[in-house]
Amino acid sequence: MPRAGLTQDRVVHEAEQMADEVGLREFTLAALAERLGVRQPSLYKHIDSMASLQRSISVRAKVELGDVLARAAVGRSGNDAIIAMSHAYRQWALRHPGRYVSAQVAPSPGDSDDEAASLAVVQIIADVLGAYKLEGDDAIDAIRVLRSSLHGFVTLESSGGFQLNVDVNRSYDRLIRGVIVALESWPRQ
Amino acid sequence: MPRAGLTQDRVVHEAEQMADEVGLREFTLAALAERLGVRQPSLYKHIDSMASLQRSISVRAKVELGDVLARAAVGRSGNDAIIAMSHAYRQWALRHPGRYVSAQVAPSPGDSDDEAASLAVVQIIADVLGAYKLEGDDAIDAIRVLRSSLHGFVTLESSGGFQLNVDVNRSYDRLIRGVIVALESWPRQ
DNA sequence: CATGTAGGCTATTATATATAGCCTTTTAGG
DNA sequence: CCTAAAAGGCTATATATAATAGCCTACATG
Repeated sequence: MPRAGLTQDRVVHEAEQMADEVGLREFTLAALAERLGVRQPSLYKHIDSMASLQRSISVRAKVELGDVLARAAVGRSGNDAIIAMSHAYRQWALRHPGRYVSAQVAPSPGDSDDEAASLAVVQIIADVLGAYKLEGDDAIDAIRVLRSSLHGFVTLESSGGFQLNVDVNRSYDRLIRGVIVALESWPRQ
Repeated sequence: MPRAGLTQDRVVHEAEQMADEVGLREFTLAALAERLGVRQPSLYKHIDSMASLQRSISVRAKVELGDVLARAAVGRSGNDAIIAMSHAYRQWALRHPGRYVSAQVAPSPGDSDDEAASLAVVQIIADVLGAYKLEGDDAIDAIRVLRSSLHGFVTLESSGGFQLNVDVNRSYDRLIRGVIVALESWPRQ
Protein backbone atom coordinates (compact mmCIF):
# COMPACT_ATOMS: atom_id res chain seq x y z
CA MET A 1 0.00 0.00 0.00
CA PRO A 2 1.60 3.27 -1.14
CA ARG A 3 1.98 6.05 1.38
CA ALA A 4 0.03 9.28 1.18
CA GLY A 5 3.08 11.28 2.21
CA LEU A 6 1.35 13.39 4.81
CA THR A 7 3.19 15.77 7.05
CA GLN A 8 2.07 17.79 10.03
CA ASP A 9 2.25 20.88 7.86
CA ARG A 10 0.09 19.47 5.10
CA VAL A 11 -2.55 18.34 7.58
CA VAL A 12 -2.71 21.73 9.26
CA HIS A 13 -2.72 23.52 5.94
CA GLU A 14 -5.63 21.50 4.60
CA ALA A 15 -7.45 21.97 7.89
CA GLU A 16 -7.03 25.74 7.55
CA GLN A 17 -8.60 25.62 4.11
CA MET A 18 -11.54 23.64 5.41
CA ALA A 19 -11.96 25.95 8.38
CA ASP A 20 -12.24 28.89 5.97
CA GLU A 21 -14.66 27.00 3.73
CA VAL A 22 -17.08 25.41 6.19
CA GLY A 23 -16.29 27.03 9.52
CA LEU A 24 -13.76 26.48 12.26
CA ARG A 25 -16.07 24.38 14.41
CA GLU A 26 -17.88 22.63 11.59
CA PHE A 27 -15.07 20.81 9.81
CA THR A 28 -14.50 17.20 10.86
CA LEU A 29 -11.50 14.92 10.95
CA ALA A 30 -13.33 12.43 8.73
CA ALA A 31 -13.80 15.06 6.02
CA LEU A 32 -10.24 16.28 6.45
CA ALA A 33 -8.92 12.74 6.09
CA GLU A 34 -10.95 12.21 2.95
CA ARG A 35 -9.53 15.35 1.37
CA LEU A 36 -6.05 14.14 2.20
CA GLY A 37 -6.74 10.67 0.81
CA VAL A 38 -6.32 8.74 4.05
CA ARG A 39 -8.54 7.18 6.69
CA GLN A 40 -9.50 9.23 9.73
CA PRO A 41 -7.31 7.40 12.32
CA SER A 42 -4.24 7.99 10.15
CA LEU A 43 -4.41 11.68 10.97
CA TYR A 44 -3.36 10.85 14.52
CA LYS A 45 0.12 10.01 13.24
CA HIS A 46 0.48 13.74 12.56
CA ILE A 47 -1.73 15.42 15.15
CA ASP A 48 -2.36 14.75 18.82
CA SER A 49 -6.04 15.62 18.89
CA MET A 50 -8.66 17.88 17.39
CA ALA A 51 -7.87 20.40 20.14
CA SER A 52 -4.19 20.46 19.24
CA LEU A 53 -5.02 20.84 15.56
CA GLN A 54 -7.26 23.81 16.37
CA ARG A 55 -4.45 25.24 18.43
CA SER A 56 -2.01 24.86 15.52
CA ILE A 57 -4.44 26.64 13.22
CA SER A 58 -4.82 29.36 15.82
CA VAL A 59 -1.11 30.03 16.27
CA ARG A 60 -0.50 30.08 12.52
CA ALA A 61 -3.47 32.37 11.97
CA LYS A 62 -2.15 34.82 14.54
CA VAL A 63 1.29 34.80 12.95
CA GLU A 64 -0.17 35.34 9.48
CA LEU A 65 -2.50 38.11 10.64
CA GLY A 66 0.39 39.81 12.37
CA ASP A 67 2.49 39.62 9.21
CA VAL A 68 -0.31 41.02 7.08
CA LEU A 69 -0.85 43.94 9.44
CA ALA A 70 2.85 44.66 9.69
CA ARG A 71 3.29 44.65 5.91
CA ALA A 72 0.34 46.99 5.48
CA ALA A 73 1.74 49.48 7.97
CA VAL A 74 5.33 49.47 6.82
CA GLY A 75 6.49 52.83 5.49
CA ARG A 76 3.42 54.60 6.87
CA SER A 77 2.73 56.41 10.10
CA GLY A 78 -0.04 58.16 11.98
CA ASN A 79 -3.46 58.19 10.34
CA ASP A 80 -2.11 56.63 7.15
CA ALA A 81 -0.79 53.65 9.04
CA ILE A 82 -4.08 53.14 10.88
CA ILE A 83 -6.08 53.31 7.67
CA ALA A 84 -3.81 50.90 5.81
CA MET A 85 -3.66 48.47 8.69
CA SER A 86 -7.39 48.57 9.23
CA HIS A 87 -8.11 47.75 5.60
CA ALA A 88 -5.63 44.91 5.66
CA TYR A 89 -7.25 43.64 8.84
CA ARG A 90 -10.72 43.55 7.34
CA GLN A 91 -9.59 42.06 4.07
CA TRP A 92 -7.72 39.23 5.73
CA ALA A 93 -10.60 38.52 8.13
CA LEU A 94 -13.17 38.35 5.35
CA ARG A 95 -10.99 36.16 3.15
CA HIS A 96 -10.14 33.78 5.97
CA PRO A 97 -13.24 33.59 8.14
CA GLY A 98 -12.32 30.32 9.84
CA ARG A 99 -8.75 31.35 10.55
CA TYR A 100 -9.92 34.74 11.75
CA VAL A 101 -12.23 33.16 14.34
CA SER A 102 -9.36 30.89 15.30
CA ALA A 103 -7.04 33.85 15.78
CA GLN A 104 -9.36 35.23 18.46
CA VAL A 105 -9.10 32.17 20.69
CA ALA A 106 -7.13 33.10 23.79
CA PRO A 107 -3.98 31.04 24.44
CA SER A 108 -4.01 28.40 27.14
CA PRO A 109 -2.09 29.72 30.14
CA GLY A 110 1.52 28.62 29.82
CA ASP A 111 1.41 28.04 26.06
CA SER A 112 4.23 30.45 25.34
CA ASP A 113 4.23 30.07 21.55
CA ASP A 114 0.55 30.87 21.39
CA GLU A 115 0.97 33.70 23.86
CA ALA A 116 3.79 35.16 21.79
CA ALA A 117 1.76 35.01 18.59
CA SER A 118 -1.22 36.67 20.29
CA LEU A 119 0.98 39.35 21.73
CA ALA A 120 2.63 40.02 18.39
CA VAL A 121 -0.67 41.01 16.79
CA VAL A 122 -1.46 43.40 19.60
CA GLN A 123 2.07 44.74 19.40
CA ILE A 124 1.66 45.75 15.75
CA ILE A 125 -1.47 47.66 16.67
CA ALA A 126 0.36 49.26 19.56
CA ASP A 127 3.21 50.28 17.26
CA VAL A 128 0.84 51.81 14.75
CA LEU A 129 -0.69 53.86 17.55
CA GLY A 130 2.77 55.02 18.60
CA ALA A 131 2.50 58.23 16.59
CA TYR A 132 -0.16 59.54 18.96
CA LYS A 133 2.31 59.75 21.82
CA LEU A 134 0.09 57.99 24.30
CA GLU A 135 1.61 56.63 27.45
CA GLY A 136 0.78 53.98 30.00
CA ASP A 137 -2.90 53.29 30.47
CA ASP A 138 -3.86 55.86 27.86
CA ALA A 139 -2.10 53.75 25.26
CA ILE A 140 -3.69 50.54 26.53
CA ASP A 141 -7.13 52.11 26.29
CA ALA A 142 -6.44 53.25 22.74
CA ILE A 143 -5.29 49.80 21.68
CA ARG A 144 -8.41 48.23 23.16
CA VAL A 145 -10.65 50.74 21.44
CA LEU A 146 -9.07 50.20 18.04
CA ARG A 147 -9.08 46.42 18.39
CA SER A 148 -12.69 46.44 19.55
CA SER A 149 -13.84 48.56 16.65
CA LEU A 150 -12.11 46.55 13.96
CA HIS A 151 -12.97 43.19 15.49
CA GLY A 152 -16.59 44.12 16.10
CA PHE A 153 -17.10 45.35 12.57
CA VAL A 154 -15.56 42.44 10.73
CA THR A 155 -17.22 39.93 13.04
CA LEU A 156 -20.66 41.40 12.45
CA GLU A 157 -20.02 41.70 8.72
CA SER A 158 -18.65 38.18 8.42
CA SER A 159 -21.54 36.62 10.32
CA GLY A 160 -24.16 38.43 8.26
CA GLY A 161 -25.02 40.90 11.00
CA PHE A 162 -25.35 43.82 8.56
CA GLN A 163 -28.58 43.13 6.77
CA LEU A 164 -29.40 46.31 4.88
CA ASN A 165 -28.26 46.84 1.38
CA VAL A 166 -26.08 49.83 2.21
CA ASP A 167 -22.42 50.05 1.17
CA VAL A 168 -20.43 48.27 3.84
CA ASN A 169 -17.12 49.69 2.59
CA ARG A 170 -18.28 53.20 3.34
CA SER A 171 -19.43 52.20 6.80
CA TYR A 172 -16.00 50.76 7.49
CA ASP A 173 -14.25 53.89 6.25
CA ARG A 174 -16.38 55.89 8.65
CA LEU A 175 -15.55 53.57 11.50
CA ILE A 176 -11.85 54.11 10.89
CA ARG A 177 -12.36 57.83 10.54
CA GLY A 178 -14.29 57.81 13.81
CA VAL A 179 -11.49 56.04 15.63
CA ILE A 180 -8.99 58.54 14.26
CA VAL A 181 -11.13 61.47 15.34
CA ALA A 182 -11.39 59.94 18.80
CA LEU A 183 -7.64 59.34 18.99
CA GLU A 184 -6.87 62.93 18.02
CA SER A 185 -8.81 64.17 21.02
CA TRP A 186 -7.76 61.34 23.32
CA PRO A 187 -7.92 62.23 27.01
CA ARG A 188 -4.51 62.16 28.71
CA GLN A 189 -3.58 60.69 32.07
CA MET B 1 -43.78 6.35 36.77
CA PRO B 2 -44.45 9.96 37.84
CA ARG B 3 -44.07 12.69 35.29
CA ALA B 4 -41.36 15.30 35.47
CA GLY B 5 -43.76 18.02 34.39
CA LEU B 6 -41.54 19.53 31.74
CA THR B 7 -42.70 22.25 29.42
CA GLN B 8 -41.08 23.80 26.39
CA ASP B 9 -40.43 26.90 28.47
CA ARG B 10 -38.71 25.05 31.30
CA VAL B 11 -36.46 23.20 28.85
CA VAL B 12 -35.42 26.38 27.07
CA HIS B 13 -34.94 28.21 30.35
CA GLU B 14 -32.65 25.53 31.76
CA ALA B 15 -30.77 25.41 28.45
CA GLU B 16 -30.19 29.16 28.69
CA GLN B 17 -28.69 28.75 32.14
CA MET B 18 -26.39 26.03 30.92
CA ALA B 19 -25.39 28.05 27.88
CA ASP B 20 -24.34 30.88 30.20
CA GLU B 21 -22.49 28.50 32.50
CA VAL B 22 -20.58 26.25 30.11
CA GLY B 23 -20.94 27.93 26.72
CA LEU B 24 -23.53 27.96 23.98
CA ARG B 25 -21.86 25.25 21.92
CA GLU B 26 -20.56 23.19 24.80
CA PHE B 27 -23.74 22.22 26.63
CA THR B 28 -25.23 18.85 25.68
CA LEU B 29 -28.73 17.44 25.64
CA ALA B 30 -27.62 14.64 27.95
CA ALA B 31 -26.48 17.12 30.60
CA LEU B 32 -29.58 19.23 30.09
CA ALA B 33 -31.79 16.17 30.55
CA GLU B 34 -29.97 15.22 33.72
CA ARG B 35 -30.52 18.68 35.19
CA LEU B 36 -34.20 18.40 34.38
CA GLY B 37 -34.44 14.91 35.88
CA VAL B 38 -35.37 13.07 32.71
CA ARG B 39 -33.65 10.88 30.12
CA GLN B 40 -32.18 12.50 27.06
CA PRO B 41 -34.76 11.26 24.49
CA SER B 42 -37.58 12.67 26.61
CA LEU B 43 -36.46 16.18 25.68
CA TYR B 44 -37.68 15.55 22.15
CA LYS B 45 -41.26 15.69 23.44
CA HIS B 46 -40.61 19.41 23.99
CA ILE B 47 -38.06 20.38 21.36
CA ASP B 48 -37.63 19.45 17.71
CA SER B 49 -33.84 19.31 17.64
CA MET B 50 -30.72 20.84 19.10
CA ALA B 51 -30.81 23.39 16.28
CA SER B 52 -34.36 24.45 17.14
CA LEU B 53 -33.44 24.71 20.82
CA GLN B 54 -30.50 26.95 19.93
CA ARG B 55 -32.85 29.02 17.82
CA SER B 56 -35.29 29.38 20.73
CA ILE B 57 -32.46 30.53 22.98
CA SER B 58 -31.39 32.97 20.30
CA VAL B 59 -34.80 34.58 19.82
CA ARG B 60 -35.38 34.90 23.54
CA ALA B 61 -31.90 36.35 24.03
CA LYS B 62 -32.54 38.98 21.38
CA VAL B 63 -35.86 39.91 22.96
CA GLU B 64 -34.30 40.16 26.40
CA LEU B 65 -31.34 42.20 25.18
CA GLY B 66 -33.70 44.52 23.36
CA ASP B 67 -35.75 45.00 26.52
CA VAL B 68 -32.67 45.68 28.62
CA LEU B 69 -31.40 48.29 26.17
CA ALA B 70 -34.79 49.94 25.89
CA ARG B 71 -35.19 50.16 29.66
CA ALA B 72 -31.73 51.66 30.02
CA ALA B 73 -32.45 54.36 27.45
CA VAL B 74 -35.93 55.33 28.58
CA GLY B 75 -36.16 58.91 29.78
CA ARG B 76 -32.74 59.76 28.36
CA SER B 77 -31.61 61.21 25.06
CA GLY B 78 -28.49 62.13 23.15
CA ASN B 79 -25.17 61.32 24.80
CA ASP B 80 -26.88 60.28 28.04
CA ALA B 81 -28.93 57.68 26.24
CA ILE B 82 -25.90 56.28 24.44
CA ILE B 83 -23.91 56.03 27.64
CA ALA B 84 -26.72 54.36 29.58
CA MET B 85 -27.51 51.95 26.78
CA SER B 86 -23.87 51.05 26.25
CA HIS B 87 -23.38 50.19 29.90
CA ALA B 88 -26.53 48.09 29.94
CA TYR B 89 -25.30 46.34 26.79
CA ARG B 90 -21.96 45.41 28.32
CA GLN B 91 -23.42 44.37 31.64
CA TRP B 92 -25.98 42.08 30.06
CA ALA B 93 -23.40 40.56 27.70
CA LEU B 94 -20.95 39.82 30.51
CA ARG B 95 -23.61 38.34 32.76
CA HIS B 96 -25.08 36.17 30.02
CA PRO B 97 -22.15 35.08 27.86
CA GLY B 98 -23.92 32.12 26.28
CA ARG B 99 -27.07 34.03 25.52
CA TYR B 100 -25.05 36.96 24.20
CA VAL B 101 -23.26 34.76 21.69
CA SER B 102 -26.63 33.27 20.77
CA ALA B 103 -28.09 36.72 20.19
CA GLN B 104 -25.49 37.35 17.48
CA VAL B 105 -26.56 34.40 15.35
CA ALA B 106 -28.24 35.71 12.22
CA PRO B 107 -31.80 34.51 11.63
CA SER B 108 -32.49 31.87 9.01
CA PRO B 109 -34.02 33.53 5.96
CA GLY B 110 -37.78 33.44 6.29
CA ASP B 111 -37.82 32.98 10.07
CA SER B 112 -39.91 36.06 10.71
CA ASP B 113 -39.99 35.82 14.51
CA ASP B 114 -36.21 35.66 14.66
CA GLU B 115 -35.89 38.40 12.08
CA ALA B 116 -38.23 40.61 14.09
CA ALA B 117 -36.29 40.04 17.31
CA SER B 118 -32.99 40.81 15.58
CA LEU B 119 -34.41 43.93 14.02
CA ALA B 120 -35.82 45.11 17.34
CA VAL B 121 -32.37 45.25 18.93
CA VAL B 122 -30.99 47.27 16.03
CA GLN B 123 -34.06 49.50 16.16
CA ILE B 124 -33.38 50.47 19.79
CA ILE B 125 -29.87 51.48 18.82
CA ALA B 126 -31.22 53.40 15.87
CA ASP B 127 -33.71 55.20 18.13
CA VAL B 128 -31.00 56.14 20.60
CA LEU B 129 -29.01 57.64 17.73
CA GLY B 130 -32.06 59.60 16.63
CA ALA B 131 -30.95 62.70 18.52
CA TYR B 132 -28.05 63.20 16.10
CA LYS B 133 -30.41 63.93 13.25
CA LEU B 134 -28.72 61.59 10.84
CA GLU B 135 -30.56 60.55 7.73
CA GLY B 136 -30.46 57.68 5.27
CA ASP B 137 -27.09 56.05 4.85
CA ASP B 138 -25.47 58.37 7.38
CA ALA B 139 -27.70 56.88 10.04
CA ILE B 140 -27.01 53.32 8.88
CA ASP B 141 -23.28 53.97 9.08
CA ALA B 142 -23.63 55.36 12.59
CA ILE B 143 -25.65 52.35 13.76
CA ARG B 144 -23.06 49.99 12.34
CA VAL B 145 -20.21 51.87 13.99
CA LEU B 146 -21.88 51.90 17.39
CA ARG B 147 -22.85 48.24 17.18
CA SER B 148 -19.37 47.28 16.03
CA SER B 149 -17.69 49.11 18.87
CA LEU B 150 -19.87 47.71 21.62
CA HIS B 151 -19.92 44.19 20.20
CA GLY B 152 -16.19 44.12 19.58
CA PHE B 153 -15.35 45.30 23.06
CA VAL B 154 -17.61 42.95 25.00
CA THR B 155 -16.67 40.02 22.78
CA LEU B 156 -12.95 40.57 23.34
CA GLU B 157 -13.48 41.14 27.05
CA SER B 158 -15.73 38.12 27.46
CA SER B 159 -13.34 35.80 25.65
CA GLY B 160 -10.34 36.93 27.64
CA GLY B 161 -8.87 39.01 24.83
CA PHE B 162 -7.78 41.80 27.16
CA GLN B 163 -4.84 40.38 29.01
CA LEU B 164 -3.21 43.28 30.77
CA ASN B 165 -4.15 44.24 34.25
CA VAL B 166 -5.47 47.64 33.30
CA ASP B 167 -8.94 48.83 34.33
CA VAL B 168 -11.36 47.55 31.71
CA ASN B 169 -14.16 49.81 32.89
CA ARG B 170 -12.12 52.87 32.04
CA SER B 171 -11.29 51.51 28.61
CA TYR B 172 -14.99 50.97 27.96
CA ASP B 173 -15.86 54.49 29.08
CA ARG B 174 -13.30 55.79 26.63
CA LEU B 175 -14.70 53.66 23.85
CA ILE B 176 -18.14 55.18 24.43
CA ARG B 177 -16.67 58.64 24.65
CA GLY B 178 -14.82 58.02 21.39
CA VAL B 179 -17.99 56.98 19.61
CA ILE B 180 -19.76 60.08 20.90
CA VAL B 181 -16.94 62.34 19.72
CA ALA B 182 -17.10 60.66 16.32
CA LEU B 183 -20.87 61.06 16.13
CA GLU B 184 -20.70 64.74 16.97
CA SER B 185 -18.51 65.34 13.94
CA TRP B 186 -20.25 62.78 11.74
CA PRO B 187 -19.89 63.48 8.03
CA ARG B 188 -23.20 64.30 6.32
CA GLN B 189 -24.52 63.05 3.00
C1' DC C 1 20.77 -6.34 2.90
C1' DA C 2 18.86 -6.46 7.47
C1' DT C 3 16.26 -4.00 10.73
C1' DG C 4 13.82 -0.53 13.27
C1' DT C 5 10.66 3.00 12.86
C1' DA C 6 7.27 5.81 10.77
C1' DG C 7 2.98 5.93 8.52
C1' DG C 8 -0.63 3.74 6.81
C1' DC C 9 -4.75 0.42 7.95
C1' DT C 10 -9.00 -2.12 10.39
C1' DA C 11 -11.49 -2.71 14.49
C1' DT C 12 -13.33 -0.81 18.45
C1' DT C 13 -14.82 2.50 22.20
C1' DA C 14 -17.20 6.53 24.08
C1' DT C 15 -20.21 10.16 23.53
C1' DA C 16 -23.26 13.16 20.47
C1' DT C 17 -27.77 13.92 18.28
C1' DA C 18 -31.73 11.75 16.80
C1' DT C 19 -35.58 8.17 15.87
C1' DA C 20 -38.74 4.17 16.84
C1' DG C 21 -41.82 2.17 19.48
C1' DC C 22 -43.76 0.99 24.02
C1' DC C 23 -46.26 2.04 28.26
C1' DT C 24 -48.46 4.96 31.57
C1' DT C 25 -50.30 9.19 33.11
C1' DT C 26 -53.41 12.73 32.21
C1' DT C 27 -57.19 14.82 30.03
C1' DA C 28 -61.80 15.18 27.57
C1' DG C 29 -66.29 13.51 26.30
C1' DG C 30 -70.30 10.75 26.75
C1' DC D 1 -67.51 7.82 36.38
C1' DC D 2 -65.43 5.41 32.51
C1' DT D 3 -63.38 5.16 28.55
C1' DA D 4 -60.61 6.67 24.66
C1' DA D 5 -57.29 9.64 22.88
C1' DA D 6 -53.35 12.36 23.53
C1' DA D 7 -49.30 13.65 25.92
C1' DG D 8 -45.11 12.63 28.21
C1' DG D 9 -42.17 9.61 30.01
C1' DC D 10 -39.06 5.32 29.01
C1' DT D 11 -35.62 1.69 26.64
C1' DA D 12 -33.37 0.36 22.61
C1' DT D 13 -31.13 1.63 18.68
C1' DA D 14 -29.01 4.16 14.51
C1' DT D 15 -25.56 7.33 12.85
C1' DA D 16 -21.68 10.42 13.30
C1' DT D 17 -17.99 12.15 15.93
C1' DA D 18 -13.26 12.05 18.29
C1' DA D 19 -10.07 8.89 19.93
C1' DT D 20 -7.28 4.42 21.02
C1' DA D 21 -5.25 -0.27 20.16
C1' DG D 22 -2.84 -3.03 17.56
C1' DC D 23 -1.36 -4.79 13.04
C1' DC D 24 1.30 -4.60 8.75
C1' DT D 25 4.29 -2.69 5.45
C1' DA D 26 7.05 0.86 3.18
C1' DC D 27 11.29 2.84 3.66
C1' DA D 28 15.42 5.00 5.60
C1' DT D 29 19.63 3.94 7.85
C1' DG D 30 23.40 1.00 9.44
